[in-house]
Amino acid sequence: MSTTPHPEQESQLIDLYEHPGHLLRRAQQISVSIFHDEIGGVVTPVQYAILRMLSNHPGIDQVTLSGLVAIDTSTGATVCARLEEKGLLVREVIPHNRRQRALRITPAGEALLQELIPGLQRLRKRILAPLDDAEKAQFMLLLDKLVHENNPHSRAPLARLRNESCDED
Amino acid sequence: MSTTPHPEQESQLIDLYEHPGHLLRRAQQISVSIFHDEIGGVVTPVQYAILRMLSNHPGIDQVTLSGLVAIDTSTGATVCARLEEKGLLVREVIPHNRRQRALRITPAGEALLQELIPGLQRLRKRILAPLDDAEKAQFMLLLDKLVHENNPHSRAPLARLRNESCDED
DNA sequence: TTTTAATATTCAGTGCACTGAATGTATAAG
DNA sequence: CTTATACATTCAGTGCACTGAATATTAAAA
Repeated sequence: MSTTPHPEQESQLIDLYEHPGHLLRRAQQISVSIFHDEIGGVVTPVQYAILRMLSNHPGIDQVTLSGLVAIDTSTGATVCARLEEKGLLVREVIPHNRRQRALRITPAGEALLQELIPGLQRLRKRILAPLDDAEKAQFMLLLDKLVHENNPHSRAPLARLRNESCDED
Repeated sequence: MSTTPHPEQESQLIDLYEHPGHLLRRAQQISVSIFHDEIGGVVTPVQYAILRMLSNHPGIDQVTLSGLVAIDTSTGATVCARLEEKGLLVREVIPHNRRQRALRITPAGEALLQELIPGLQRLRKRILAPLDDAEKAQFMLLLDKLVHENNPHSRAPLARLRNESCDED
């Protein structure tokens, strides 16, 4: 800030702290920190997302589930494997299609989802705490717009099911 | 959406897609994807941040640099080691203080920073492309506020230098 | 039917991010 | 001077996320 070795190029350069990518990385970092603070070491954010989505779509395969949560299929497989080790879901081979595995959440998994509800509400509150009500709504709207319209640019885009509602697009 | 196994608890539950944490994870994911698309495989987003910050603060140690970029000191060490392998920075032991290492960007590192300027401008444009000018400004303002005020809650908070300007707070 | 293409999954390898612990060094307190 | 404390760095280990490739199975084309 005091020393500017390249004045003419410096004008084209955006300050690191004002890069959207840098701020998004830090926001996610903070979000994960608060998650672990509120939820504890039971499950991680992505593990929760997988479990939560599986609860609403019992019996689906790993690729479809990864698409619904918007993570890589390779990542999805490892996450599901860990959840299976913890006894929170089961992976059973489909008889008439041995390529894919049908996933099902266990009673322990369902019970965990119920337990986590208060922590998740605190999590949401704490993340958005710096903003007032109008700003919260505005921020979520813009963030959702950003993510939704940039979805195709992601390596692991969100892939909704055919029957799910999708107002615009 | 169609099947609601727990109607009374369901009302307390926020949809996964409306969780700020989930959207922030996806936004960061998209941001990284576009980064690799525009910058190529030369450096990663965090490696760029380290290199860029080091360029403005030559001779600082790893802990201070990690604080400026807001990453864990352990992570910072591994990132710097990789940048040293690529010849983009050097780590020299300080004679009068053998605890810490003074980091310096190499000419190759400086040259790389210059090369990346156009790609980073395209990156910023593409991330914010879904928003109009007013929304871009609003979003960056809210995101910055969110990150700044939640900074203490991060495991790896931003640690600015003493002489750096800091309007509020 | 045989070949081809598409798909689901898994594996090997890299990088970021964190936790917790260990090592060595410097400063402060006794 | 010796002990204690604080600090910088490194290492071992876990998890997410990705790339690229391999394997196996299904479906489609020849």
